[in-house]
Amino acid sequence: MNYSSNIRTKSGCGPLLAGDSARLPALRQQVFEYVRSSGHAARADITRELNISGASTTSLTADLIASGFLREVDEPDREHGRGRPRVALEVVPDSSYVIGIKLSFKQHSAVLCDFAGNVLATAILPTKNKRSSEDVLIEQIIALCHRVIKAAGMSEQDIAAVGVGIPGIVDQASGRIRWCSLLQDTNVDLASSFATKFNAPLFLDNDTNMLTLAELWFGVGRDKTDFAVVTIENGVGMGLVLNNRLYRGTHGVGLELGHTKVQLDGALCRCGQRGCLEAYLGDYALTREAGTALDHEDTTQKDNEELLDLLFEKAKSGHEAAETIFRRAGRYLSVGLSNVVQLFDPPLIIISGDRMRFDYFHSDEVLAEMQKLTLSNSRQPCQIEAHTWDDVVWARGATVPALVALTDRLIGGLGTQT
Amino acid sequence: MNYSSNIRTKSGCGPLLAGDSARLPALRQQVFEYVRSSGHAARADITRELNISGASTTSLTADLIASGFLREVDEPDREHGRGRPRVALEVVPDSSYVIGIKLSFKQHSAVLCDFAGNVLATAILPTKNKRSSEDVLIEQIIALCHRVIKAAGMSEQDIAAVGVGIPGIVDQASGRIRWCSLLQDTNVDLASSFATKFNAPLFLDNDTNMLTLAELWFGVGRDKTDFAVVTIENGVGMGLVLNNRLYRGTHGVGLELGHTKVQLDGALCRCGQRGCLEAYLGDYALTREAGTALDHEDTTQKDNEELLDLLFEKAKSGHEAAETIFRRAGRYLSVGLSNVVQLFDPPLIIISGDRMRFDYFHSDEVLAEMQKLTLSNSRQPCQIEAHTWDDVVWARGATVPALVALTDRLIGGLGTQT
DNA sequence: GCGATTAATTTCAATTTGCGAAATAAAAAA
DNA sequence: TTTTTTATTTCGCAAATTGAAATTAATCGC
Repeated sequence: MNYSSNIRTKSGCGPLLAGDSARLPALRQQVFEYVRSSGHAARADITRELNISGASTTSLTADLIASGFLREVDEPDREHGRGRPRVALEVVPDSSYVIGIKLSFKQHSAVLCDFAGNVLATAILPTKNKRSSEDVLIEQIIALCHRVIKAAGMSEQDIAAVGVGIPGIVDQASGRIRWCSLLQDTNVDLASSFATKFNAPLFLDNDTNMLTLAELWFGVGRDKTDFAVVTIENGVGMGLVLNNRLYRGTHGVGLELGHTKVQLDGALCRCGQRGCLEAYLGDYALTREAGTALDHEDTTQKDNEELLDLLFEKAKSGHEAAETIFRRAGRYLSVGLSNVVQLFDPPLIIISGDRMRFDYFHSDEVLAEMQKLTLSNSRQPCQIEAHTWDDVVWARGATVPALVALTDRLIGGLGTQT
Repeated sequence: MNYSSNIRTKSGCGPLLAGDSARLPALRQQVFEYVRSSGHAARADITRELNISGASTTSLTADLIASGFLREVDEPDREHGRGRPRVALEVVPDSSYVIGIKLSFKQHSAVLCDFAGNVLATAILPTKNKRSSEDVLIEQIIALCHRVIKAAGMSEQDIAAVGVGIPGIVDQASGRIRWCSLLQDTNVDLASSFATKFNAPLFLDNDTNMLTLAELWFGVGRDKTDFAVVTIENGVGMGLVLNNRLYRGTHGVGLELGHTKVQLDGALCRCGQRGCLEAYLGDYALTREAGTALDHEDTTQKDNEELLDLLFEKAKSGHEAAETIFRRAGRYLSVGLSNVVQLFDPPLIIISGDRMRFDYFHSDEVLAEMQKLTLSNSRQPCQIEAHTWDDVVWARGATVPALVALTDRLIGGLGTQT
């Protein structure tokens, strides 16, 4: 290999680095992915949507059928018009299976999906509320895998890949966990450790990214090429899809909406800065005022979570001070969301995460305030949706990287989206 | 055309809309673009960088040479090692010419470039400091075109395309100017009007986008696939490059960094909202405090621009109140930049725009403060550059859409990047 | 019920694209 | 001068796609 510097007397113009998308997936794979995303699709649909010739469609689908990835659907097509009826194709669901897992403090959740993305079984593993060692976490993951495999009536050999979403930072280049709130250690190579104990590759990512993928693959994000997901759990996170792909930023540290500043020299955040959005929205932001608001109650006995629930209950039943706390948080959420709109101009923002159970976070007032804050020169309002999905949905999102990798390996060969 | 709805009994999974990049430019075009971006490149370089076979390189370059788009460089290659010397290729600069224009209040600027991106001539047209009608603006543009054509010793027929950057909002779908600070009217179809009076197509975009393209094609952005440009002129704007492509947002309203909120219920912005970044950084934000700071001077006689310069001069010579104004603005700029970093995690932010002449906006303190504000969990520092480029650079950026469209038309056929 | 019409799919013969391998070219090194 | 090295070209070949025509399977009008 000779990397003798290119001839560069003149310097030229235009971008020097190739973008990704440097190579598109083969047509064969595009056909497969189109059928999977459609559920059912006739060859005529493929021809039209992929802009290829009917001849190509015939040979590509024949190939995929022969390989066992697609099949014709028997059920005669409902009322058709004139002409030869189209025959629908669908993914053969049983050609592969994957597991998706969401790890969190209270419990780990898992789903088992077939190659068509159908959920076949789910499982939950309650956990102790504390940081653990890498070994313990691996054991938990494997126990959960076996549990969900058993629930589906299958065996370990049937699983082709596993995806895991963690509350932490994953370096996608190395696959290592740079930091995770569940782990005592940092810089953990969970995938390698897992590989020695389970017969399938492990794909890791931040849990907010997994939820974002869940929206892209299974949720309202399916018919947007760009959208943002804002999660409010312990902290405030964000996932971003641009051009159908998860955007991870340069350093893969995640899109830290929670640490954007909404107030110069504002409230103290656990990150040490002042004025972070999270310092107004996070659990600790709410509970640290709870003591003041609920001084009659015995607030000291409860843990954060219980305190939060108590605070909410009080607020709902008319306790003014308690309500103020939530309302203020909601107001700052409006500001945070409006900043996302001003900077990204997405067609849709999905607000999600456990704390959505506090309806102050998606009240009409919050949404109205947010729209007001972006109501400048001729800007269209941004669609907002609040989802109160449970952990299983996050886990389902974790199947996406597994499905994508599997598809690339089985059908394609070259890299592809997400 | 029959758009009878696809068969969709099951709904499937995965994204439903094709991302762009739906089709890659033909190899022939990729070769051309690689040579143009390299300035000089030998066939061996093309083979290696584009990952194609030598045989393909030979036939593709032969084709491009025969078509008159590339040529071999005569100058014998400097010292070579062993083996047959590589022969460099370059773009034939004279196969096409384009003009790029930046419109603004004080003056319009133009550059004339060849197909290799070299600037052949520039021209300036001073203008009256007020809004004008569409007709007047068209006349100014055409006058400027003729001026720069004359400066290059060419004629109108030589020009293949014109790009124009305006301070305003362009709807890329329709090509109409939704709003522009130079125009009395809204919803103006400048491109069509231009077409009746000049023999070349007109490409319009927001001026900040044009500057961003200038950085991507001619500046430090060339060797990044992702970066942000923040402009401080009358207002505060942002341009964003993701994956070598200009990101425009959904509604094409622009990335309104200037109207992100940095202070709940903060200073009043000319947009009517409170707490916008621009309300601390914009001209009017500075000048409205100038009256208080400089009450001895006759501040009433001056226009905004002069007042700003006076304020800056005072600040530099030690006037404390004046300095405070700039320092506070700088501090808010830090907040704005840190929010961009937290949300996008770009590898580079370029700060630019006329007001960069006030060095308080790119002082070490501003940069240090910004880094401090993003110094959370293991985040790498983001590279910041301050550019004090003049209008000609913006105009040069305006040639990019023209060059891209031209390249697609002449060399490719299918759509391509930016 | 029967041909006409319509639409989906397949067949088949190009055409195009890109590649591997061998050949050729042009220089430096021995 | 011969060998070595690297760049480029030549020459089929293999794969990917396509257009056009043929085939299939339905509905429609009568």
